[in-house]
Amino acid sequence: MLKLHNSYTSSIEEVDLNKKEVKIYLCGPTVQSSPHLGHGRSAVVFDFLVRYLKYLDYKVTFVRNITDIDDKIIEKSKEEGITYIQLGERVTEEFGKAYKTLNCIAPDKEPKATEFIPEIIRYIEKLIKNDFAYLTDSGIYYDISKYDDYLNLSGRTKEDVLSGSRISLEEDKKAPEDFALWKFSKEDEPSWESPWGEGRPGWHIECSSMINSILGKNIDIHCGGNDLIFPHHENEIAQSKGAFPNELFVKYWLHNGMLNLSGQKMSKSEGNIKLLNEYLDQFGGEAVRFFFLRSQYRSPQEFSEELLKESESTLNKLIHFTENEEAAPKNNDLLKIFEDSMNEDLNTPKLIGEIFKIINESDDLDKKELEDVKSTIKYIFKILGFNFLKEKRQKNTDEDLINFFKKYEIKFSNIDDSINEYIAKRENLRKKKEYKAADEMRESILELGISIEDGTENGWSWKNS
RNA sequence: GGCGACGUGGCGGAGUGGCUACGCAGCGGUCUGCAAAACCGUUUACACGAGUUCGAUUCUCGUCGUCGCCUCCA
Repeated sequence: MLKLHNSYTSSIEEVDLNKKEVKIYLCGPTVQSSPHLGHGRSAVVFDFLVRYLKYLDYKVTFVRNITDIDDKIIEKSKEEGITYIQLGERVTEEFGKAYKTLNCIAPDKEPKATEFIPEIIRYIEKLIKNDFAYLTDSGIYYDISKYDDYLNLSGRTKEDVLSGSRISLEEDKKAPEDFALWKFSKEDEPSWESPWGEGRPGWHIECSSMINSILGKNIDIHCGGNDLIFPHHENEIAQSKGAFPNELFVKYWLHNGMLNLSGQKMSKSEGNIKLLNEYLDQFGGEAVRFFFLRSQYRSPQEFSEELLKESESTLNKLIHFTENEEAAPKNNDLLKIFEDSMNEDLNTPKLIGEIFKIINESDDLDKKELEDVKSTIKYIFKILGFNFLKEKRQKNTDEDLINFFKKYEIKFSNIDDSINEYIAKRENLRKKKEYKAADEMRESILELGISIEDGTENGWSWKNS
């Protein structure tokens, strides 16, 4: 029985979902700057969830949005001297590349805020009609005083929120906790026609509106980073309850923990971000994905390059162990371990531990049993989105390679042939017991990031650093 | 200040009222011309104080500390 932590009740609940239709919405990025590792974590851990639900035979409809209009995007694009569209497209592309490299299942729909302006306007009209919103000189605002259950998700009171220091009183809102649904545009700002005047949507309205337009009034699971609980998700709830007072809106709220750097949250405002695509280039998607598997999704997770290297080593051990076996569900004990761990609010670190315990105990198994263990482990990781392929990362230009091999009188055509020829030359030296020259060749090719290993099957591999 | 989470070996990270994961690193070994890889073996822990209990790392209370949110955030 799958159990998940529901932020709304602050407890782990047995999920009760219709197998034929599970609607999941994940708050995706605001495309103002390049993805950092924290974005990667959110995408990957909820990809584990989607894949696991599919494994359990749930029919999942998965939506992940892109917020492509917002104050920060406007600000940032002005700084760079490009349009908000250009900035948004560039960053969206970077996110897309990262999702793909991390092997995250593509969402069934990936809506952008700017593609849903008419729907957003209709949603605001509904809120006005239901008397949850009001018009001022600067825009349309949500009237929090009309919604009694505000802040149930974060477990705060309005007084708590008001004591916060960053609250802005300068706008012409009725109450400081009211938030913008529609902002009238200033000069040189992107804007859309609306019944109330030219402007753009507020930050929270696009999620409520897109969920409603694509998935309907109610969804099963709403996910996002735990830094979105307040105000973003509180405001989404307020909007949805204002527009559809008799609907539940979201059955289970799931929030992932933040990624820390030296104990501090990684975020744009802290300026301690590590760019996702840099690490994906360096370590490959599988190692980064495995890094996220090592921590339970709700816990804060410590990041460092060392830990990423560690993940790579551990992953390689698994790849090596299951090498030459096809992924297949053959060992029921392992499948039970898998399901039991995942059912416990996606306890992926426990799963890894249990799998290694089995590996360590696999000495006494006979050949068939061992093969079954290997295929089942490979199968489990396949479900979790791992392909267990040895990744080859080439970071050298052809010119580097041509020049390098020229020194050894090898014509460079492709990397595999050239290295094989190189290794053959070196083997010759070793046969003649000219070890000094052979060792030099092994040393020398390290500059290409290639290490030669005697006595292993492939004989060579790419190194990271 | 308010609300919440947490404190486990060198690092990361599970879990449990008694049998004390797991990974990485370290150390010792096998193999090797050497090195690497691989494989085998192995050291180190439950923030502090009190209580409950036959027994507490696990439950309760207190202390200290860390982190997150408090209208930018995944």
